[in-house]
Amino acid sequence: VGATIKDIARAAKVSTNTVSRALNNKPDVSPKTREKVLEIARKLNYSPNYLAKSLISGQTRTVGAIVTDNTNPFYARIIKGIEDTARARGYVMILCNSNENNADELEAIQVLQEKRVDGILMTPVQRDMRYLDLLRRFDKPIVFFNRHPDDAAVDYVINDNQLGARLATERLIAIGRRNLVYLSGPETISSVRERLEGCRAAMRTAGLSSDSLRVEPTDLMMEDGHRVMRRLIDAASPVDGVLAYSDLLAVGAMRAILEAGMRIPADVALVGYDDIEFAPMLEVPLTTVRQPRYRIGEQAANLLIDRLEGSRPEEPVRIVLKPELVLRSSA
Amino acid sequence: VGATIKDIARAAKVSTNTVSRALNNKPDVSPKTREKVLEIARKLNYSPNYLAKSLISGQTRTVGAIVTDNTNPFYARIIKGIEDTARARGYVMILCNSNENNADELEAIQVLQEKRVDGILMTPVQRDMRYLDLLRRFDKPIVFFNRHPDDAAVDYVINDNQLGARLATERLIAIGRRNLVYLSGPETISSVRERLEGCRAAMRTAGLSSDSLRVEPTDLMMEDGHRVMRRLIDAASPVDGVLAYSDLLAVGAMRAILEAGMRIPADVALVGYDDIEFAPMLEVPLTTVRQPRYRIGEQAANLLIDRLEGSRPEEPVRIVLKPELVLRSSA
DNA sequence: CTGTTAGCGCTTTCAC
DNA sequence: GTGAAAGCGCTAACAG
Repeated sequence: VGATIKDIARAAKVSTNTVSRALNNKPDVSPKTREKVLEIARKLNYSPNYLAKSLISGQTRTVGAIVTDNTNPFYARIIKGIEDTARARGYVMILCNSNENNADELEAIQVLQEKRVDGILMTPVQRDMRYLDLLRRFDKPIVFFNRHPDDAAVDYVINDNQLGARLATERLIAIGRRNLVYLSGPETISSVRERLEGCRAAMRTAGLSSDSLRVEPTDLMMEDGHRVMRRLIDAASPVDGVLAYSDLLAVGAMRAILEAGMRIPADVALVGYDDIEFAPMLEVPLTTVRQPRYRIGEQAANLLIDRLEGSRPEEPVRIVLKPELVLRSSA
Repeated sequence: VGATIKDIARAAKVSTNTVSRALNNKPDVSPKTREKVLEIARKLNYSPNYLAKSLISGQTRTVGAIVTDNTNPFYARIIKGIEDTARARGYVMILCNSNENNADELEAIQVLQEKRVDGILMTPVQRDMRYLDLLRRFDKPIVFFNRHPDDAAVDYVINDNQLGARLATERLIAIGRRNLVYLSGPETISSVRERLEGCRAAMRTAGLSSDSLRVEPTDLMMEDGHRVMRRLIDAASPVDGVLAYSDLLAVGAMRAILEAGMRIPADVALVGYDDIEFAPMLEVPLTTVRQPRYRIGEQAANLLIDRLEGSRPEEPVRIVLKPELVLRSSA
């Protein structure tokens, strides 16, 4: 266990240098010596010490991924996309959760930096914007996904949130709903804002006044959706259509609606966003906007690694994937 | 960006060695110099190069986690448990999926080994047993979770599969079901076998012959559950109670049953295993055996790190957590 | 208290 | 083709 090139060199009666070159398929090694070295390496069960290599090359072939919650099926699928493609390209992924919380996010960035990852893939929390400072000090490539700082010139891959929200809203309008609620997240989050815009755009082109839309900011857990929806019902607010920022929020809302004895979609229609695996299996199969989740992870990872390997132009790359409305029972 | 102790040494007019000791809070440094070094380090935005440290210490403060599928809510929660506790203890987690597939698993072990992780946490695929060879060659601590090699003297944390399956089966029997099906996974998997035993035990104590139990081995994806259940229905097999190896399988089975126009639990009662987040939200809220998923991850990580830090006895540690039957509508 | 020397495992000049 | 020497950033002896 733990043979080094030194051991091989000794056994083969050559210099460590020659061993190194033989092992790395460099030229300037005679076939015979190469053969011998390889042979001995195998016999000694040699495995190169990548720490040493990394110390020299400055590359770890490791990427960091920061998501808000790996437990959210939406992120789980993206993570899978990242992991698959990273590994296929010879990289490994360190996974961190930010828990929708600035402090944890900052710490994660710090830790990844210390671990000398070659680059970072992340969905920023965006409750406050301090992460931008930390990131500025991080001199390696970063690719954002889902959410992105809107001023900076950065790489990111998102889905077309405006389009997605527009499709969803149009559906609600098409089935005759006029008292709409957008179950929104914190408006510091780019995707939250973008979806709101899409929603408003749809209302405008339908000739509906902005009074017909009620924006209910909340947090992003299932419970938050439940709580807010319940409050709306308790207050007897006139609501016949709900657009939730995410499927998770939608599931929470669905529970609240059903618990109150109302019917979906008869009394209130509900559309989610993301199309998580369980959307079709819910008590009321959920109409929702499908994001290509795996592909988001895949493309983000490919973009980052392309950058690392220099096969991308200088300018920031922005990939915007097309979402798609999936009709089921809830709207 | 990228200041080294050499830079600090130069600026502070001391040796690198002194800098090192000042930075690491070693004794034998005068308060004044320590002060000065720290000051300069801060000014230079110094961040230690852990690659270099690791090269010397042989420790990376990195653990590897191998799961079959991070997308499965069951594993997602375990991963979260691992990540939280690892990070709290100053470790970082590299995540790999084995995709229920021997080759990917072997590759993952290999890669983690090359990356010099300090230890590995894993759910073995257990389709074939080659992983044991690779693991034998891995001279660092390993903690298994969920599934475990049953011969070897290894650390693991699981839930009491026999007990869980017994509780589930007893429930089915208690509500009068006599034609039971165990929607099983490959029997090379330890937990699959253990649950089968629990199931059989329950039948024995109820005085039911083994003819009353039909074991349907399948694979572990939702689709597999769907397919097998459908086949049973199409063949008009007399089935009035189903115990699924996992909630995922149960969801697939539920779809098949409902699609066939049968009622749950009236026509066939269904109980799952795991209690994933969505179990209560399904079309028919799922009765299932709850595993303490987060705690499995947490305990596994703690056990591994304890080992790494030498605070565990030599003998293998086996942690068996208690499952619990959660009654909902499906059985 | 502080500096010098050596070395972790590997690669990279640069002679020979 | 091959080897000797130097160095990646850091720590661990040991002298002084």
